[in-house]
Amino acid sequence: MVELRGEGQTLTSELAYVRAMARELEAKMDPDKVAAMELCRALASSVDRSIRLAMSCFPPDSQHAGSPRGGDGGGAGNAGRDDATFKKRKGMAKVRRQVRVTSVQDMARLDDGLSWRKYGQKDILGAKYPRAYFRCTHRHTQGCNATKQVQRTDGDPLLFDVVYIGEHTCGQASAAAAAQTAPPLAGAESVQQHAGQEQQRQSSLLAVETEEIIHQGVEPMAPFLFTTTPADVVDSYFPFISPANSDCQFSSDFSAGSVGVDMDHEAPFDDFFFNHPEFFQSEIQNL
DNA sequence: GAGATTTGACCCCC
DNA sequence: GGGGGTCAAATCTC
Repeated sequence: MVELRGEGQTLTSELAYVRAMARELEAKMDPDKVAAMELCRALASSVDRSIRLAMSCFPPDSQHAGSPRGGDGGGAGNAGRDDATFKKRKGMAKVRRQVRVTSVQDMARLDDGLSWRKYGQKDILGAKYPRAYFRCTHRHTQGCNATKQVQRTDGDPLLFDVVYIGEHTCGQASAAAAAQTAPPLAGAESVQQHAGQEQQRQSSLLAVETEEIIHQGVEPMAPFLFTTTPADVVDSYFPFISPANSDCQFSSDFSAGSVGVDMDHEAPFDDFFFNHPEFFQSEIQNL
């Protein structure tokens, strides 16, 4: 049963991704090609229905079927360690987001306005990219046990898995709730609307296009869709990786038409993202 | 000097 | 025994 539930969540995640891509494709489509646009819309709504079906078949009643600690937990016999640490893994609410990052300000969305402290990074078997582990900065001062894991997906270098485990019990709790229920966008319409406001977005660095499905206690995914960022903006945010002085190159040839990261220079990009969460924190605060 | 990050090591579960 | 999650000392940054 656990396996089925896990498959359901994977299926839901995949479908959500497909839906996001369909909407993005629609947004990029030539408006004159009515038939193609209709097809994209039909595809998106069909996937929508599929997601609902998947979720009804695999109700999200389990906290975290995908948890590697899905067994009977641990803790007993964990001499010299915090027993609670292992026991808590078992029943913690787990929320997964998948975040597509295609521009600098997009990466700000990877953060959630909360204070996280990185406490570890591991290479995951079979994964191209390491997984970074963060916990609430107030873990010790306020006993907040919220943690999150961030890992770049194998298939799409611009897509990040962000898994939240546990809830904030610190003063950030309300902020966390707000962040995790960030206003979802409707999809293609909103994509197009935002596309038309490109200039305004470039000046404000605020606008992002998001679509999000958040379920407490399950692992839905929520692709964030973004658009391009001008080179000068990239420069201002990443002077050390932008083409101007650099060893990291941004390009605009990503399939979604967004700013991508040259695969040859992903390491600095990764390093920055994983090693400077505080950067995104400040970006969020500036919004 | 305080706080954050890095990274090797440890521990539990499968 | 291996993989994943966490700890904690060393190191870094401001």
